[in-house]
Amino acid sequence: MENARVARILGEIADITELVEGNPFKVRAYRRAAQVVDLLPGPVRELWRNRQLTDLPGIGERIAAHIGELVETGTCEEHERLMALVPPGILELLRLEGVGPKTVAALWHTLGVTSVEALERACQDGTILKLPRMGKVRAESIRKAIERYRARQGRMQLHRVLPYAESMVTQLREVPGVLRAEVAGSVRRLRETVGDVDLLVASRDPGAVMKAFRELPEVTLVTAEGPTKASARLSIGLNVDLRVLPEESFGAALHYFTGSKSHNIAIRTRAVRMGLKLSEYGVFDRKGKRIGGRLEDDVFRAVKLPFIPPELREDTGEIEAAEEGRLPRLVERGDLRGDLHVHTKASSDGRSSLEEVASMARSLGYAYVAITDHSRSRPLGLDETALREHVEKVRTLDRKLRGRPHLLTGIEVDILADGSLDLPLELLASLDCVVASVHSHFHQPREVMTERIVRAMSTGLVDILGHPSGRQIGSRDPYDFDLERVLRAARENDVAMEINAMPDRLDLNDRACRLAKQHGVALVIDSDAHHVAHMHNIRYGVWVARRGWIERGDVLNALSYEELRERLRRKAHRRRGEELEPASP
DNA sequence: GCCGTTTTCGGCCCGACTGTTTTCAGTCG
Repeated sequence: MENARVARILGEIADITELVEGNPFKVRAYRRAAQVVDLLPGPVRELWRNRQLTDLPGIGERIAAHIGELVETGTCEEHERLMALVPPGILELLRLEGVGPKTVAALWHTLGVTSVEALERACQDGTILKLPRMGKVRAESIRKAIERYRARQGRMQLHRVLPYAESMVTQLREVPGVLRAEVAGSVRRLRETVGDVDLLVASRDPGAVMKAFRELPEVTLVTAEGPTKASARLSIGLNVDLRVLPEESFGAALHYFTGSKSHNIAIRTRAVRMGLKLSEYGVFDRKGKRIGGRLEDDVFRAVKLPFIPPELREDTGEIEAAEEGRLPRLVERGDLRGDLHVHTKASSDGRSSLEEVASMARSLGYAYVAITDHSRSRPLGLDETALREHVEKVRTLDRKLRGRPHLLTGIEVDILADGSLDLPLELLASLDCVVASVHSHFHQPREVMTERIVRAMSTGLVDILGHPSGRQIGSRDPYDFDLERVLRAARENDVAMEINAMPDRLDLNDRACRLAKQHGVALVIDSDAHHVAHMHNIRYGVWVARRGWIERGDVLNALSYEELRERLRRKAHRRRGEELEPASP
């Protein structure tokens, strides 16, 4: 969470510098640094203490010193100095659509308007019209921007937005003259939340596309429209931006509008260094002659890089990796051979039967599925006796199924407040797969929570740490713990980190996945299904993994059944402290 | 403020749309 705070403060330095008309390149430098910090996979504090901050692109001596100050003291002199220059609350004005630094500066200096409320009054009583280049139309659009600003709840989760985006693209593909239509932007990059939808169309008849766009059922209000570009408000409350281009530009445009912005800047800068010019219309040589742009790959070829998957385009090392031929081969849904965290009716909140789970696993093409119901501390969770009976049922059905699919016995055992596990260790040792999770006492101090999790893993009985951060998107923050310490313990104890694919969890998140991989910790992509329908959610977990640079070889449930059994068998032997015979050839 | 395949100084990605103007500043992505 500290990274987010540091990023916010660097962003505020940029905002204020811009407001007081400082060097625009300095503004950009702080913006870029803020983004770099925000996207770091690990704690910025660590990099500071190891004197590695200036290794990051966009962070030099000055900004590194500011970050160090923030990390060590919680504040930063440069930030405080700048904050004293502007009235409190004025930065909020910059969050309004259509209101930028010039307008805010004019509002402040000419009218003394320094808050959203004051701006709203100025719009209503007309005093805002005294500003240069300010007419009734702009005043009204600002008033509406204030309304939207108050109404919007920020970004929206990808899985809620994607169906709308795909529906619009499908309809636009039917418009006469349309050759290609794709979703771009953060939706294509599969970010966990998105702030708007970007649509891209190649067409011989842009006018027909614009007309069709206005009439889409998902569109409620067109807010801007030109011959090739339009913006609108969607019924779900997000904005959608549309661009129409000729077919020979579609690849270059798809790259450009997929972003991220910082990735684009890095690629364009690279193109400039190679004597090329890159825009959404194509790749051009020194004489302005087009040398590519029909295909997205034209862009990468022009700057002498292999194709970089959209999920990686955040300018967090993907360009360097591409250059050195070490881009990951990202895990795909089809790589998964099973699900290791599924609930049934046997405990508390599960709603599907064992047979239904097995049947769904088979239809998803899985070789195996682990039955992991809740332990006794959850309401209606399994106690020792109930678990033994349940395990017998699982084994009986497993024999009957003859590997279609294989059923693994398991449990999602609570990690109690003191770090002990919620069932006797010898019983846990008899199971195929133990998921351990924190479900209570979320507000323990950082050190207590960290030790609690580490202690649970140190039993040697835990195969998977379930939803490791405990966050629920939009409702519960992650609990405070030292992820790096937990990852080190996970590596020592051979515990896999879960990527919980429930759309409200997505836990671990993409950055933490990448950090886990760097620590040599395995990941497992689980549905945590409480109903068989939830087992389809696994794709959301795959998206997170891909954004976290995860490859098939990093994922426990990409192993075949035989490989998984071997892996769990080795661990089971270590649990009992036995020497393991070398596997027979 | 950052950075270096021509550079330790002098550059810094590129273009569309809007509302205001009579040629463009501001904002956005």
